[in-house]
Amino acid sequence: MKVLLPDGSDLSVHDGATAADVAERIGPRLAKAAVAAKVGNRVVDLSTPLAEGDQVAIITASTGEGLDVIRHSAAHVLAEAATRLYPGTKVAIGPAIKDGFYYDFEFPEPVGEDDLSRLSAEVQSLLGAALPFERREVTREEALALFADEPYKLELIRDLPAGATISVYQQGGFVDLCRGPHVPDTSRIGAVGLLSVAGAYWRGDSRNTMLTRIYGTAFPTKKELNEHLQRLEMAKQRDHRRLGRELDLFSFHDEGPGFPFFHPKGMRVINALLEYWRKEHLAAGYEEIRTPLILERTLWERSGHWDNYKDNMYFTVIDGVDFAVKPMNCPGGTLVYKAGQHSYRDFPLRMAELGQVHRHELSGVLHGLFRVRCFTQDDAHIFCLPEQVEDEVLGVIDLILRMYKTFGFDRVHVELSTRPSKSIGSDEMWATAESALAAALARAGLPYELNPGDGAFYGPKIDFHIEDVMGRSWQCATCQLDFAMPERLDLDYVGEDNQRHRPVMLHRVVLGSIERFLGILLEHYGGALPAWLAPVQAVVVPVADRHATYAAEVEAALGRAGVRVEVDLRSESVSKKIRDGEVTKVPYMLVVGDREVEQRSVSLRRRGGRKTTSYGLAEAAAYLADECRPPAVAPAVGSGA
RNA sequence: GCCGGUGUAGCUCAAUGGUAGAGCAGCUGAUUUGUAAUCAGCAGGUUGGGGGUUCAAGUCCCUCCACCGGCUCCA
Repeated sequence: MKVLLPDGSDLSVHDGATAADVAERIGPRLAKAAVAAKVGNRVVDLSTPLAEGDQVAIITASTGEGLDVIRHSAAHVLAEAATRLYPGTKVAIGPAIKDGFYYDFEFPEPVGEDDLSRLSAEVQSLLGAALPFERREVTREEALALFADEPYKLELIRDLPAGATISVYQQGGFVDLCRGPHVPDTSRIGAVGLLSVAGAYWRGDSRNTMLTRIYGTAFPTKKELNEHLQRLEMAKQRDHRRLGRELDLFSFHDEGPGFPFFHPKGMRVINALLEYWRKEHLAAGYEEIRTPLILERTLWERSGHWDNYKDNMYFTVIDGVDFAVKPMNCPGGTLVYKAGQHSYRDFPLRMAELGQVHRHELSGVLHGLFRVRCFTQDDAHIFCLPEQVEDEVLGVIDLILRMYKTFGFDRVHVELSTRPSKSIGSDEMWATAESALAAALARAGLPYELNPGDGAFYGPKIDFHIEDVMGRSWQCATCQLDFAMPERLDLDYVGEDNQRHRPVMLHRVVLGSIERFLGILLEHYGGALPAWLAPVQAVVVPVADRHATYAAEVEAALGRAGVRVEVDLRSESVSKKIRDGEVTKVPYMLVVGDREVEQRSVSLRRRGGRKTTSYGLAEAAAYLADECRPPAVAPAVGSGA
């Protein structure tokens, strides 16, 4: 019979040949590297018998699909090791995930990090044993009998749709309910490393049993595994919590869990960031407002937050009246809107607010600046006519992409979420709103993923995810249409027809949370912020005490030019001062000694650089002022504010 | 919130149930240095808080707090 290969050619093989036979026919090297095969669109075991005309592709461990297969197989081996070492262990699920795999267990005794080395040794010995993975298809009754002692597996089997093929895989003495595919035998998994132990609810539901999850990863070779472990170590070095302490940017204290404290240097970064933010927003036609942190409870009842969000809110009583600390800025923003009358001629009205919000997050989810209980949203509310929505959304998209580009976030993943089953507003409203968002995305030429039914109950939204240098994805910007708030808080404007109408409200953030965005930037740049954001942009290093006067002159000249500059007057060696400057990621260092004093120059060194350049003092000030200049903003829009 | 782990000097870490230490940072002094750590001295602690066991607790037990890794990528 003949099968088709990915390059379009066909290959004659004997009847009943398997995918493994095909790999063997193509070449012994491929046969050795093969871990699974793809027949048509299905990823299957190498032992799968083929049929005439099948499209066959061999999957090796070095591809994404191949990695998934070896990791999934590694998860089974981990489960076997766990059940051998801890008799009575119940197994739950063990999928391959991005960068590795996990397996969830219910152990008869507590298992912690200390047990990883024992488990790892057991896994190694199972890998060495080259145990074959054998697939078997069973009936539902057989499956139920086979896993009679495994309550989690029984639950999974019961949830399988009627008529589904139920397959089990066995390697060594371990049988697991599994769709597959798997590698031919355990020796083909390559190198396995166990990473951590964590708690995880069965099926992710906090009402269910807490299981013990063991995370691990697998790679085709030991070398690749080690490289991955090294990357993890590098990521740890880039941890923003560590950088925040080392660079003296912010701190956390027992007295305020989840509430970050920003130090002078941290505020320099934030202020530089906000200065840029304000210029972009001014150019894009926004006005800035500020609303109070604490507002009466009745407002939150009217806005709907009381019903939908009160578990996450903080409350207080003033003069016997109930107040709430704002978890969102919109109700306050609408009060500003209502402070005056509005004509359709005023629209679009773009009101931005760097609003500090407080949200009571569960103690266990707090994580540095990434998940806090108090943060600053770079919020804005745009009030406009229905027919202006598309243009406004397009403007927001432009602003978002433009600002992301400034930080090197060129890869942006966009999602459009549409009407959920539980929602308010008329069908026409939703249809108009969704098509306006889609049309804006089309006009922006942005590819996007559709999330049907994932919108907010009051309107559809567009979410923007950015990818940092380490390939991690962060949701920052969001742009949502809101029909609820204008209605609930009774907003209106006078139209061309001299009648009162409801404005459309657009709610958006670009950076999301300033605190979280700072954390992302720190990890993205590994602490080496671009000069315009650096808390200290230049350090003047006098070679000896006799150069201190000239150093002060250099400092003054740079300071006048707008550079954040310091002088290192300590009685330390030049090498030491340079080292400290490097460790604290200062972009520029200027060494001044006898030569420079005489020539009225500086010896300029860039962060991380080996070379130095000599500049005249005035020249250096002009050069550094230019290097430290905030990014250029878009030309101002004509209309709007 | 829940599971597992960790809390010792500002930071990174030592210390069989038996006198709490080191390096870095800090301070003082010496040194005056030419591009990633000059030397010496000094100071620094109710071992996260509270309770208990013990002749004796950083160490063992209980409890509270904080932090770290996680908590549907579904056989």
